[in-house]
Amino acid sequence: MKTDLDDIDRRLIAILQSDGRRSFKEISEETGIPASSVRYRVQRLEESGTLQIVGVADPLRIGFDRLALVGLKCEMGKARLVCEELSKLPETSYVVLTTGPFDVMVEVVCRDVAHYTEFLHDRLPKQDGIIGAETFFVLEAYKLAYGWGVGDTPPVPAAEAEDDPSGERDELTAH
Amino acid sequence: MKTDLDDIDRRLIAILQSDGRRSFKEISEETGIPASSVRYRVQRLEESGTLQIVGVADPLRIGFDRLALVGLKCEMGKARLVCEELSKLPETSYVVLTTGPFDVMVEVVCRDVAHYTEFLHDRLPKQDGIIGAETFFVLEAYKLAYGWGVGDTPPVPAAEAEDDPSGERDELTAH
DNA sequence: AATGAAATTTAAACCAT
DNA sequence: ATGGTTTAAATTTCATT
Repeated sequence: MKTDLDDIDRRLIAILQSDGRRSFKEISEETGIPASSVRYRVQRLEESGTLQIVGVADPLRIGFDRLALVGLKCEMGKARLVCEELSKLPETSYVVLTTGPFDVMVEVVCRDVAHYTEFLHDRLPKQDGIIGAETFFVLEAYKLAYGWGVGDTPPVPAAEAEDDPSGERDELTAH
Repeated sequence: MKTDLDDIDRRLIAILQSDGRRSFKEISEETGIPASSVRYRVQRLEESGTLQIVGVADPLRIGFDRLALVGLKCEMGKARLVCEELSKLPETSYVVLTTGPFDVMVEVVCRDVAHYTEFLHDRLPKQDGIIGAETFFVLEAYKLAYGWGVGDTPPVPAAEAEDDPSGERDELTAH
């Protein structure tokens, strides 16, 4: 079930990437696909895990001021275990297994530096398999894209999809 | 307009983080807030840029097999420029200014290795201010969270919010 | 700014192809 | 898997506090 999407699926995903609440009827009119088929396909995409429609909150505006990327070096053969376990923690928002100097890269979202300190010095050391950690604090976030584009369709950075009449923008949405 | 959210806003965000299409009426019943008020507040959260409701597609299932994290070292004083420019590229999905050995960390989403090679060797060298790049290919993604939790509410990892009756999961959703 | 009630639109369930 | 139809439900608009 890896990549058996057709062009219709891709169009639906592209539309929903820019506005997750657009009505199926509007999508139907936009694409020429019957509304019932739109719903059927979106439902399938969601059930298969291909697409999720979610609210994304700007961490800087909701009291989570400290983002950090952490590069981890792991004991041989333990990196996957580390990924699995760290994924379970509420502080992690991104956990990937990588090539290169680090075996695992993690994004950690914390309320403040004390929260991060606790994570780094209390929680991480309890995890079996981690040899070392290097912290990259995020000073400013320039782009956080929640969609990755579909096939030939260029990604629609959600933050930029609708214009901002107020002109107010913070570190996350424009620089 | 940084963080003037009240508890109601936080509850609304928490609910929408797990299901961006939940009806305002359901949310109303769940929270006891009138449906029209739910709508009013969600609208405000969206307009202020605090919340976005978007479809998020699993890159591994839509033909973007190559994710990479790239650490960049920049010339003194050029890191912000680099961030701004790289944010404009369709291949980048994450661009942040960091402390530590790298000045900038970027997530790049590509169709294949050739696409990434083109990015690294054709596109990046054209960008003023970059001294060096180190690539961390993402072998497996264990957690991609699209919400960051709100205040005391623990984040609701969207991928885990609804159970998966099929039991089928790939590298992105469970390990 | 927040709510309630009305009119309108949309979604869900169903069925046929 | 698609497309159409009906019924139930949700959204939007607007008036009110």
